[in-house]
Amino acid sequence: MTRVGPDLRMPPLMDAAAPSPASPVDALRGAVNATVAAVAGKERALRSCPTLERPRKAGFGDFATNAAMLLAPVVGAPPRDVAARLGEELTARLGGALDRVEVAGPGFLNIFLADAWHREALGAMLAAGEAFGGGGAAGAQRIDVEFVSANPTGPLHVGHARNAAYGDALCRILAFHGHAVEREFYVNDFGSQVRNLGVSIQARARGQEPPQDGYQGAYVAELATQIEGAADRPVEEVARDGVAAMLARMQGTLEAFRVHFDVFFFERELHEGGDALVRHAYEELEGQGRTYRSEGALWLRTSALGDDKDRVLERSSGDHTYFASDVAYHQHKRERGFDRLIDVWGADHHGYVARMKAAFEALGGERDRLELLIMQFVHLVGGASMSKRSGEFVTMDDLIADVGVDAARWFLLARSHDTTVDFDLDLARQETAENPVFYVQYAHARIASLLAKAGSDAVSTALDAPDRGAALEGAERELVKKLLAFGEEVAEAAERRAPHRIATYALELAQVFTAFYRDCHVVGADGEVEAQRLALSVAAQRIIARALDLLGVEAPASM
RNA sequence: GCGCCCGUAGCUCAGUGGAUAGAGCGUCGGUUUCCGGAACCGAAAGUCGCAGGUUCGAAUCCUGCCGGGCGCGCCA
Repeated sequence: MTRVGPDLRMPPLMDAAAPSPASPVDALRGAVNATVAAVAGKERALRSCPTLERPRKAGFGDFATNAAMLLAPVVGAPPRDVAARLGEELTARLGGALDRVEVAGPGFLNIFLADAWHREALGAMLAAGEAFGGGGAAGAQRIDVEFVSANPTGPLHVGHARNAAYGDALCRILAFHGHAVEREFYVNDFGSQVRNLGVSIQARARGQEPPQDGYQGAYVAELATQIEGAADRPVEEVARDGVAAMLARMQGTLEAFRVHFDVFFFERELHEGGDALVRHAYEELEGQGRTYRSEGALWLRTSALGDDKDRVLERSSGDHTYFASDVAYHQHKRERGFDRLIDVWGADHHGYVARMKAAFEALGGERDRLELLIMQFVHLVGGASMSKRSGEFVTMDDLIADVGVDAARWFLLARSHDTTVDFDLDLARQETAENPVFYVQYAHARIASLLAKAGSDAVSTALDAPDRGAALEGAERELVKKLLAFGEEVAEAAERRAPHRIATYALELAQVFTAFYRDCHVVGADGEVEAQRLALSVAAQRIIARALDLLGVEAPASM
């Protein structure tokens, strides 16, 4: 195992000793829960678990709760009557923060908050500073995220790019949420494919064609010229140098893509010292009574743990299967003391999920502590000008050169990992508002420009006292609410392993900011109003920047 | 045959129990003495694959079908 960079756990972004104050939304939720408890009794309140929603339609209030509909059968009263009682109680609790409540539809209680609440919320967001929206994890965990793990026998292609973007963004989000994350790359530098690479390089070095089942790509010929004595040295050495060269090349590509791994784990290490780590895993499995011998091979009884059939670990020839390496590798990860292991795999590996989960359990692991996330495929469309040699994948380097890192990451991250991506290269190349990533970045740059125009004195004065008591326009209230939602979006994205939610949120936030920018003139507005709007702009800029950072996309001050 | 993923507007996709289902692209029509027009506004556009079920309430949960993608080695 090779550590790259400082041998340290990534520190949580937030100071765990200084819990961030409850967000304004949490406070509101607390008030609603207390209201429910007052009306229906504590026990019933706990069981009902009412929602605090953000209604789609402005007419349905800033927030809404379904508490009355949940309580109605318990209390034995019509939902709308219950809602009315809840409304009275909530009105008393919220005081000046509340504008009004309305009972609507089948029994929703719609909550309309006063300007004062929005202004206080803005102040709370600014006070939280860079930490706003983060640190929400219920319990900080040590999480290992293994991703990319491409075979070092060929260049990275667009599928790896998606895996890299996803794994890295997930790590950024988990870390911001409050976990300690380790980024890990598993290097398959052992076995027949590596030897095959050596054979292929050697053939090229000797001016011959690689064998039919060898590696045919142009990169093999390049390696043949780079590796000294490739024609004559033992094929194992050539293979080893070939792997090292490929790995270096991959790392260069990944770093350019803003993906940095903390750990590279080499499969070869599992087999050092007479397969010590593999044997160690076998002992664990035997100790748990999970293995048996049949037809001269060593089998793992995965079928007892949800797999279709049992799997071979050690072939009758005495060789270990690839699966055996995976099992030993995961045992090693277990012993490194993580609370949770996440593997990000390509869709072509989904057939291995059941056996890996079974093996993990057979090793004595808790089934839920290993997560196997499957990335669906990437389909490039509109790439007419994207040169590619026939018969070869479009490489990750090609993609980056074509559309740039920001657009590539955005387009690969904007979709849920379990749906295929149709990557629109023509759209990704555009530098206009039709391109979502450009649109979000443009909003950020526009704020930077606006703040520069106002001047740093005016901005810092505004931040000293963001709540000026000035009345708010509708667009300002909408912007405050959208900004407030950031913490919940981060939590959802982290807990559901769904970075695409951050992309969706960032685009929506940019749209809401743009509406504010259109409706509310900032610079030169009447004194107190200008200060309040500057403060709001700063909050918007910070959160757009943070959202983009979680995706690994830059937030330029000008463009 | 079995397993996993997907099926929502013309296209690409958000939306894992709430109200009249949303966004981007595309199409059509508008906007410039104004903080970034590299922009902005508006309109048309849907049988949420189909059929049952659970629920006060279903795109969402359950069952069965249909369609598409992928996978089912003592390969790695």
